[in-house]
Amino acid sequence: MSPSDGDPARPARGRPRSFDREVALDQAMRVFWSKGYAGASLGDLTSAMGIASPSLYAAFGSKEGLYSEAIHRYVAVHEADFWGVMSAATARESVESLLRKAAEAFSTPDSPQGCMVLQTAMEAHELSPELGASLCDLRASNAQTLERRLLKGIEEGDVAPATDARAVADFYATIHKGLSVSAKGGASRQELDSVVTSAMAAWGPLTGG
Amino acid sequence: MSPSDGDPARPARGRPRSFDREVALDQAMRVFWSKGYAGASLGDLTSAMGIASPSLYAAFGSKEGLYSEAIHRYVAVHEADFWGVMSAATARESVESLLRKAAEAFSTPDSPQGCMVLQTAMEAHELSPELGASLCDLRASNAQTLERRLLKGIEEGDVAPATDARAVADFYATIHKGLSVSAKGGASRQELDSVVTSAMAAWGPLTGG
DNA sequence: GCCAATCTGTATCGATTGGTACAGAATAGC
DNA sequence: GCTATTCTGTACCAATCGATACAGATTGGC
Repeated sequence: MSPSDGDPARPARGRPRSFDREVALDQAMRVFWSKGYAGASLGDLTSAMGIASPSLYAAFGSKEGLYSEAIHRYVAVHEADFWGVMSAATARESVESLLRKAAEAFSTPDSPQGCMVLQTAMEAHELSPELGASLCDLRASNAQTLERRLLKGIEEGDVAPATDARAVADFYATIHKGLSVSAKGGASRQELDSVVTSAMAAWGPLTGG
Repeated sequence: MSPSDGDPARPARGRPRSFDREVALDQAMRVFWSKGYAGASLGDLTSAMGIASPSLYAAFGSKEGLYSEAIHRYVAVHEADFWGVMSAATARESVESLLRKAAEAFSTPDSPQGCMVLQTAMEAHELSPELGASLCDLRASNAQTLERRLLKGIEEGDVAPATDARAVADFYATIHKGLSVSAKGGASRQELDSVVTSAMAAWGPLTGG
């Protein structure tokens, strides 16, 4: 592997890179986000990133390497919000805020619609087994985070002790996935928000209130 | 267009087709179902169908034509169940049965996982505008059917008159979408069924019971 | 038997795919 | 200035994509 493959460190000598690696990665992320891995051709990527293919390969190694970095950047950018929401006062507030944030983010016209991670479910068979498994874990992590927040709520007393945290987490994670699909299909923020409101109506019965 | 394009009618003369058009279409449906439109190459399709590409083009016109027929066959095969379920005694029974049937169908190892129609959301940009719009309508039709069933429930008295049928339908349609994504990710029937049970806990609050 | 019609299989088409060879340009160290 | 090193842009690679030309095979009608 060449010393520059994916290495963000500035080398001591040689012609400097003429583009901003993070900006280019952001552009690539948006292309993958809206078209998926297979749907995004190298031509789509290089034109969006403003560079030629040899520069892309020197900086990111391969199309799959670029995709992997784009996904991880997407997660890094959005997990800040995620953890902020999860530290709300009660589990119920955390879950509702998460879904409201998702409804807003999935439907904003400033970026592609839906969740970039959840949309990867269809293309696991086009990727290397390692990256496919990594994406599968990433998709499952939402439910795990929700479950941990619910268990914390039980500890802190704002959720009934008999609550099946796993089942409740799976339920709201399923809503999350459904919101992503609806958004990809063109649903408005109002429509998604209405679904969140409906989903929160289940909170009482589900947590034994 | 040649007289044989997509025409299932047996011509009066000429060498007869050496394969069963419906069987071949079923095989193609399974390939598209598991890999999506772009992910299914002609090689995948012809080898699964057991025919060479000229026979495919003579019988179905084009890859997109074959995909369109495969989707419509999928809908035709599954909508029988769908209508049966929708004619249950109460709206609640109809909705729950629909979701239970979906949970079972999405996770059965006998066929690809998840819903073939709902999985089309990511590939609208690879298809002709007409087929893309047709698939979008197909994806929206679940919510419309649920809404009609709820309105019938209000008429028949098993659903409270003040119920927001549109909102409740959108909620359960979102669960339906989420179940498809979870199944594609490998969720078991038990996991999906658990989510359905959780979702039905919202029925009372949502229908003002 | 013969012709018209239709399907099958091989072999291939041009376009596009992901990926790279190579020459020239730009930098740091000396 | 000179060399080593690294990036850029053109031009190109083999492989694969969806789709087809064509010759041979198989039928019904006459």
